[in-house]
Amino acid sequence: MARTQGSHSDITRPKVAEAALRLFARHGYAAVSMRAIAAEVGVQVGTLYHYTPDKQALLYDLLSGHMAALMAAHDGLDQTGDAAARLERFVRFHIGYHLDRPEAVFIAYMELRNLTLANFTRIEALRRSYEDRLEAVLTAGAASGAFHVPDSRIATMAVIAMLTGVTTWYRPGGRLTGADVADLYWDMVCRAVTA
Amino acid sequence: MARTQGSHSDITRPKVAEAALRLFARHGYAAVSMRAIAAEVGVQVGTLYHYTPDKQALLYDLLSGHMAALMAAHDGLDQTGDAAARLERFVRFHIGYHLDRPEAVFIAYMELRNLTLANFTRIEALRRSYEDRLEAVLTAGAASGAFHVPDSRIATMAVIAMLTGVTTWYRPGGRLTGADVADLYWDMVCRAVTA
DNA sequence: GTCTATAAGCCGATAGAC
DNA sequence: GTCTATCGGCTTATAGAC
Repeated sequence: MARTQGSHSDITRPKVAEAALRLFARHGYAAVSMRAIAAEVGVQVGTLYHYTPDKQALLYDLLSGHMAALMAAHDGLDQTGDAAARLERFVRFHIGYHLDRPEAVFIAYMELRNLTLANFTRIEALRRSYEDRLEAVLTAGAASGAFHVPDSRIATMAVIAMLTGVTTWYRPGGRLTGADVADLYWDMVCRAVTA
Repeated sequence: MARTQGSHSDITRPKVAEAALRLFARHGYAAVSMRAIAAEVGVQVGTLYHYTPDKQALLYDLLSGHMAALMAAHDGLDQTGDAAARLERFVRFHIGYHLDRPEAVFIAYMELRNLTLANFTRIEALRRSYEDRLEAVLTAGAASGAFHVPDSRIATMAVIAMLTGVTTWYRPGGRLTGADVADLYWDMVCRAVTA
C-alpha cells in the first residue's frame, strides 16, 4: 500500500530540507538557529524534531544527498570516445550541474568544518571518489599520448577548482549563459592539458 | 617619545588578532565566541573589549589587513618584460603568498557573508582591484597577440580560482614543495592562455 | 503532526572595582 | 590593563498536551 498522499508529513518534510538548505547557504550553518528554520518552514521549533534528530543531521543529510545526486548524475554521462571527448563531457557536465544548484554546491564546500568528524569522513570519501572520476580521464589521455599531464592529481585538483569557481561569480541573466561559460572553460581546460 | 616598550597592550593586542584568526579559520566566525577568543589569548572576556569595539571589527580588521598586505606584496612584483613573463610572476607570487598564509586566505573566502554590508562592500572592492591586476596582464598579452583570451574577465576568474584552490589540498611536508606546485600550475596556466 | 512550555546553558556586550 | 559580575536575550533539545 502506498502512503496516504499529501499528508502533512509528505509536505513538511521536504520543506524542512529546503528551508535548511536556503538558510545554511545564505547565513552559514552556525549562524542559523532551529527557530529560524522553523519560521522559514512555518511551524514551531518543536515540530522540526519530528523530522530530524538534531541540527547536525539536517546538515549531513543535505551534503550527503548532494554528493549522491552528483555521482548519480555523473553515472549517466556518456563514457565512449577518446579522452578529449570524455573530458569535454565532464567539463560541460560539471559546470552545468553546479550552476543549476548554487546553494547545495555552496554549502558542500563551506560547511565541511561544521560536520562531526564521522560525518566529515563520509562526505570526504564521496568527494574524493568524484575527483577520481576526473583523474581517470586525465590519466587515460596521458597514457594514450593525447594529453600532457605531468601530475594527474594536481591537474585534477586544478581543473575541479577552476570549474567549481564559476559558482562564486556566475549570476543567471548576466552577460553570459551557462553554455557560453562552459564553452570558454572547455577551451581553457582543453588547451591546458592537450599534448 | 616612543611608547613604553613591551607594555601589556603591545603584547596582548597582536595576540587577540592571532587568536581570532586561528579560531575563525578553524571553527568559523559564527561558531567562535568572544569567551573562546579570550581563553585562547589567556585573558577574561571583558579584556577583549579594550582592543576591539566588537566581534565584527575583529573579523573586518583581519580581512582588510589580509587584502592590504596582499596588495602591498603584489606592488613589489617586477612588472617588466612581456605579458608571459608578467603572468608567470603573478602565478608564482599568488601561489607562494597564499600557501604561506592558509588561515588568512581561508577566512578571506569563507567569512565574507559574516561581514556587515558596509564592511563587505569595502572588502569586495579590494578583491576586485586585485583581480583587475591579473586581468590587465591577460588583456595586455591578448593585445600583443601573445595570448589567446576570448574573454578576459572569465579567464581572470578561472585562473584565480585554479590558483587559490591549492590552499584546499596543499599540506607542507607532503609529496610536493610549494615550488613544485607553482611549476605545475604555471605550466597549465601558460598553456591555457598562450596563442 | 503540531503545539506550548520549559530545562539548562551560552551569547555579546557593559559597568565598575582594582 | 585586567578583572569580576551582570544584563537581557538567545541557544539546542525535550516533555507532554491536544
